[in-house]
Amino acid sequence: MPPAITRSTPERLSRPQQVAEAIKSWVMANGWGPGDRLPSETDLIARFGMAKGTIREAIRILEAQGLVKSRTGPGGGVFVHRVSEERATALLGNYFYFQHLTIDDVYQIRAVLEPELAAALAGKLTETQLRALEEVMTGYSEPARTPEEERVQHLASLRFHAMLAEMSGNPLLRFLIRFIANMLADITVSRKLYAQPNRELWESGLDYQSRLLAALRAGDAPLARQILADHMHNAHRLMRVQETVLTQRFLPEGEII
Amino acid sequence: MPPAITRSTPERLSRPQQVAEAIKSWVMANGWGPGDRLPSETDLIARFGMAKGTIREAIRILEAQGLVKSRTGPGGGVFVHRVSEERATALLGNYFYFQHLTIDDVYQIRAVLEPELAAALAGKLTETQLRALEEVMTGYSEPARTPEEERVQHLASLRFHAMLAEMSGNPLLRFLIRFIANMLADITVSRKLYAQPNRELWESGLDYQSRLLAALRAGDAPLARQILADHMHNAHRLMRVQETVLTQRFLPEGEII
DNA sequence: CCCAATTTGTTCGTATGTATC
DNA sequence: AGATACATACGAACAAATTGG
Repeated sequence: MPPAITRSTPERLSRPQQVAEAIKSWVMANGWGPGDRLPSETDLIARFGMAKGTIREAIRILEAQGLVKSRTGPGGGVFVHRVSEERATALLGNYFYFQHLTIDDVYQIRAVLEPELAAALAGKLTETQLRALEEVMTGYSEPARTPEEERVQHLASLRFHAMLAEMSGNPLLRFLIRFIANMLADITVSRKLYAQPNRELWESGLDYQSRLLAALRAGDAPLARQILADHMHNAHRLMRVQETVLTQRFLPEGEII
Repeated sequence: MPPAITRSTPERLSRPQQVAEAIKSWVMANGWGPGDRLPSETDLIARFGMAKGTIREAIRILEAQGLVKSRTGPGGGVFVHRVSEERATALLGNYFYFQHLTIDDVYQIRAVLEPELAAALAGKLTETQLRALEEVMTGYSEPARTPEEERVQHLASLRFHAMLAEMSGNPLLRFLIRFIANMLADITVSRKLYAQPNRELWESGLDYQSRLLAALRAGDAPLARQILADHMHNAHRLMRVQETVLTQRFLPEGEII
């Protein structure tokens, strides 16, 4: 049975919002998880005693939060869904769309998270994983000659960081690093940062990555940390001269590094 | 004019989702910001050539993401809204509800972010801000005698960290620290962590906070960083013995430290 | 390939609630 | 108090998608 809903202006939520919250806590109370099916629309209409439109709006609210997915047809219905990283990234991105973030702000965080990640991974990666990282590196074995090549290389380097994060056993660290990498990638797309090829950035980038891989393979955590700390310092310095304020956009979800 | 919508199975989004995305990019394209009013429901129905229900579901999607708010009555309508920290916290919390986070995971992040924050704030706080922090400290000038007192003190200490974050000029750092503090606060509420009063935690907590305030006042960034690093190490150790896996719940939005 | 059943998706007309003037 | 301009909610009908026979 769904939690009762006080119909007489309980706080200030619209009915669909109340229904959405009620369903949410109902799901939690019953211990339902990803893949489990919610009662059908018709059922919900009956249980909550509300019109179809109201119930549908409630479902849409949950869907927008990434908590459920619905399918039509027999065997269809509304299903509890694990919030995807893409959805979480998009939703959090909406928040920062309205915040005034600077390059300094972002790099202040990167400068502590990335070295921490590197240190945590040292000696923990399989040979397969290390190979995969080397693979990405080959994407910029040549210095960029055009702004477009530069942009592509920068995105590849961000993908390198995202892959590294993917290998972390810490879901929080993983999400944060990937989220930040996505924000930065988004900027290069929308603002054409790096208008001119920057040979210095390329050289330092390639160099640090090979040294990092060596340190990771050797299991030298302090060295891995130091390498990434230096690199972040360098990348920060090089980015700062080009732009100080990040312009953001709404992320339509889906495009993720 | 709103962006045209391809009606014949464009990707796989339901129509309300398409409309929501269309409105979103329409708002961006027009440079609308918080407070600006979207066209009325009737207008949107006409512009998009869709039924009321569809439009309403689209609005609900945007509302769930925290991007718009709607008011009834004359002068009412749907307004662009800056995504609130509460909303962003709740939405991101939904993501981690499905992730398996351990105390170690959370403290790995805290251990680098909190010291960074402290270092950044050293010498930057006004006397008023320092006083406000001292105010919160008085909430635990006495060691807790009951589990309930212990819980309250722990929440007060988390609020101390949240306040500190609030004073940071870095919106990203601010959000992350407050988000994590909220997750931890949520745990003490839902799982009654700290069942037994822990005198050691209290003593070390009170001690580090007064030393931290002194360092902040003196503008000694390295010292502030070190103090918080030590404290995080200590807090981590003390928490680890009590619980290893965090159980989470959906955050109904609103209750934030 | 088509048909039937099931479930969500969409439409429209109408009525109600709410805040402003 | 009443008129107005909005969003909000209801209900019934119809459309589309998916699955299985």
